[in-house]
Amino acid sequence: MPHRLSSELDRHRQRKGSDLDEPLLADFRVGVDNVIFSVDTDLQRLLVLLVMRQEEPFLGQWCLPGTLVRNGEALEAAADRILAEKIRVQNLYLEQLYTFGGPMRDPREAKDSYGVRYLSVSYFALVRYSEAELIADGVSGIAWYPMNQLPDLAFDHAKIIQYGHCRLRNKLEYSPVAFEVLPEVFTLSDLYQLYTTVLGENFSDYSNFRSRLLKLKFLEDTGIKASRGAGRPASLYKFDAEAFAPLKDKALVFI
Amino acid sequence: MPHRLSSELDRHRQRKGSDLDEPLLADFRVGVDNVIFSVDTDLQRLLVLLVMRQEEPFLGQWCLPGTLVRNGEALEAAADRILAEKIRVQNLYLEQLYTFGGPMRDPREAKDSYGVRYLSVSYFALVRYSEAELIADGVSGIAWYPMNQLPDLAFDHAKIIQYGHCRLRNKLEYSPVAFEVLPEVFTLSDLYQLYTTVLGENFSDYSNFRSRLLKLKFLEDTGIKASRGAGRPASLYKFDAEAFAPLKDKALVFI
DNA sequence: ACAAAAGTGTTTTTTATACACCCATGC
DNA sequence: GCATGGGTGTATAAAAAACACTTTTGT
Repeated sequence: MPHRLSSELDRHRQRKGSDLDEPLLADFRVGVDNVIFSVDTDLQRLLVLLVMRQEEPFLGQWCLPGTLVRNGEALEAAADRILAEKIRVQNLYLEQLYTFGGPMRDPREAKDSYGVRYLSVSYFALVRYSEAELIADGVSGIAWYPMNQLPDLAFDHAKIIQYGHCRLRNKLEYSPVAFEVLPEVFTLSDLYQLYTTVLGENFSDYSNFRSRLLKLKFLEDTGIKASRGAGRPASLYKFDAEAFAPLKDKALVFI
Repeated sequence: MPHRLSSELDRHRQRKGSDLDEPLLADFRVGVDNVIFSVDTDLQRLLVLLVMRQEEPFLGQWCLPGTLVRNGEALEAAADRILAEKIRVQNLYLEQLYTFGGPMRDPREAKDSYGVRYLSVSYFALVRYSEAELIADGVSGIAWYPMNQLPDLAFDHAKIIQYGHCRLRNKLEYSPVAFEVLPEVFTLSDLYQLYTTVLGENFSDYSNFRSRLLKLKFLEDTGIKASRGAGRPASLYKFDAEAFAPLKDKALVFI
């Protein structure tokens, strides 16, 4: 936030490019990068959405879908915009992740060195895999990558993804994000598989997971049964947001 | 992060100030604002450091200590710099909080409207009250304000403080930040008082708090006793960082 | 009939909560 | 000696973890 005299700001503008020893204020381009996660429960894979860079620097390398922020556009609006450009979804969860803004994180800073800095406000998103439709514009590459098979990434995007992965794991444990990714109705095994896919096999036993969740009373049994191949058909449940509301601020554990 | 063609960037620069319907990239001033907390255990008060604004806008109003980011300066370095300008401390805890970047959060955006946006990357800090020495430069006001008696604040700084307060409460519960604020050696009541001051009276019973903490085995009893007025003298403990290290990633609860 | 998946229950261990009580010091 | 704050222990309740077992389907 600004606390400098506006006269100093003016001096800064005049002197731009000069090499005085007095430190100058940096000029920023602010970008937004989305770490968009999805879970393929069938293949038990945690996926991240990547796009292929169409220009320099890092032309031809994979990176996170991002954009520069426009005039009059809120940060989250920019995150929404780039997301909507790449993917069609009905439901999504989106929140700010972290701001990466060290100098030299973008090679353009060095090259044309107008003193322009590139700052990235990263966002974390979770979308429903089954209903997520990728928008391929014919030219640019776009694909889901499994978290354990990420390619080389442009900029510091590998770091951003790691950060997002941490957040996802934590979110799962103490907040109901899972229900943003699951279909309207789902079986408890669906839910369990989602958790194991993200947190790993050994986070909890199925039957304990099950009883813990049901004791919280915000999963409503629709009574409808879903038969998937062999085995006993499972009850379809739905998340009851109203029943969850009073628990919102409590430190509850889903694991 | 930048994904636009550099040619578009050039067009943007030429057209700056024109009113075409095509959306233009925003030019950003990036500031850093610190929410610096401290705990006065004697008076049982949670404090925030505020400074008086010396210029327009909001001249004469209290706000968070902040600064604009300089050329070649990392965000956290800017946060460190402004902190060091206002306060002398040996120990501190500093981490990024959130980035506030909606349009019109700074009145200067509207007034001189070069399309310049003011973005604030906020940082969260915790300092030891007893050893924190405020730097008064004679002109500018600077003061600790109790969280429950905050004055009117410039910009959206009240919101930023609320956000920081949430973070502080959460941090206390699952991470050892408390030991950053306490002196090298401290009594368990000191620690307990710190927790009650931040979290409120009814978070836990003293004796349970005590045994829970001691069971974690990272508080070392120095054997030295501290007598403070009446009552039995208390043992002085010190935080053992090595003993804590293996617990670092575990989801442990301090409350 | 039997394998596969869903769902229930039981036992053991650990942790949380609410207290009651003893200890060491200053006045 | 007694108020004051420090420190220990115990009894009860609740939660986590491990695992055995029953139920309902497809083949």
